[in-house]
Amino acid sequence: MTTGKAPLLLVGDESDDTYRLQDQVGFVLRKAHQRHVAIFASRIVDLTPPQFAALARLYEIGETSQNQLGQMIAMDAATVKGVIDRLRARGYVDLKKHDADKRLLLVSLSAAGREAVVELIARAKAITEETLAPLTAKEAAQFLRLLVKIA
Amino acid sequence: MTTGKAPLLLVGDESDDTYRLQDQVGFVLRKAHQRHVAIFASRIVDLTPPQFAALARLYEIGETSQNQLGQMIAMDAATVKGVIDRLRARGYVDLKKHDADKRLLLVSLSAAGREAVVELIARAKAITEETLAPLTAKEAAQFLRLLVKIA
DNA sequence: GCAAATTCATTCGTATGCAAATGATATCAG
DNA sequence: CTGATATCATTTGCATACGAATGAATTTGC
Repeated sequence: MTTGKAPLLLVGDESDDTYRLQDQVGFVLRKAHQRHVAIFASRIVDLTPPQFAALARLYEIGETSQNQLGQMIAMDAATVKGVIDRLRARGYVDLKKHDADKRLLLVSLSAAGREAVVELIARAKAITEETLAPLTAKEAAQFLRLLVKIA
Repeated sequence: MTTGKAPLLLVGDESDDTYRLQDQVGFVLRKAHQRHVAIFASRIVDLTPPQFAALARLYEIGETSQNQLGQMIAMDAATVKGVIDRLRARGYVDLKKHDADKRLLLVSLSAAGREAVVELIARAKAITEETLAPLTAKEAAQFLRLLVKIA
């Protein structure tokens, strides 16, 4: 018995007056996320996960507006702006105004951006693997299924 | 069939050249964390999850040094300092220097802090429940078990 | 066709989160 | 006892992340 924890708490058990931070989803979710980011940083040094997410999504779908890209990668308008600004400063994305709708700022991968993505995707797969390494293949599939439900 | 997705990818399948951002653990982990934070914010308006984590941990263990508290709630020294500063500004924690070891900054709950924690724990339980609401009780237990392994 | 509502991008303020550097203190090796 | 190491707290710089406010442009309702 490596995990000699206290009796399992049923999810709906409100009457229990115990509350252990380490057992709460939110706390563990935050730690898991931190671990993943650390793994990411060790394998992709020059980009952050949100920056890579933007590149990967642009690679999948081509050109979009800044806001729409944000929705697709779960970033609000303020956040996506900063991410795109930094990617632009590195020459990974091109920006231009939409002809018809002058509110829209269209974002697309530059040649350098496309090149970078192709090279990075291999590493991204390794990052996914290392993050899931504590689980068996079966557990990983199960985990991902439930995680998607939670997200 | 509501989820008519592409064929499942085995975890170790490196040869496949598909890469869908939405299927990667890191991306979904980030979204799940975001959803949790949003639920937290809707139920506890005046504190952030890290701030509550600090209070809850202090409630469990009593007085500790700032750095040690940080380790217990997975925050580095720089981060925990900001969190404790803000809790102190609200009068939720007391700080004092250690007598013997003058490097240590001891942190403990104030009376107001203890009072707040007791009241907040009930809401924190509701937050955990709402976060796990998309899962059945069985799934939630399974999910938590795997999440702990990942974290 | 025009006022009202909506959408898009931007900016500001606040709060994590981490790396790296720094100064003060404590411990360790010889 | 003392020089080398280690630990603790702090500070700075950078990158998410979100709420709220703003101005420009578009769409809707009537």
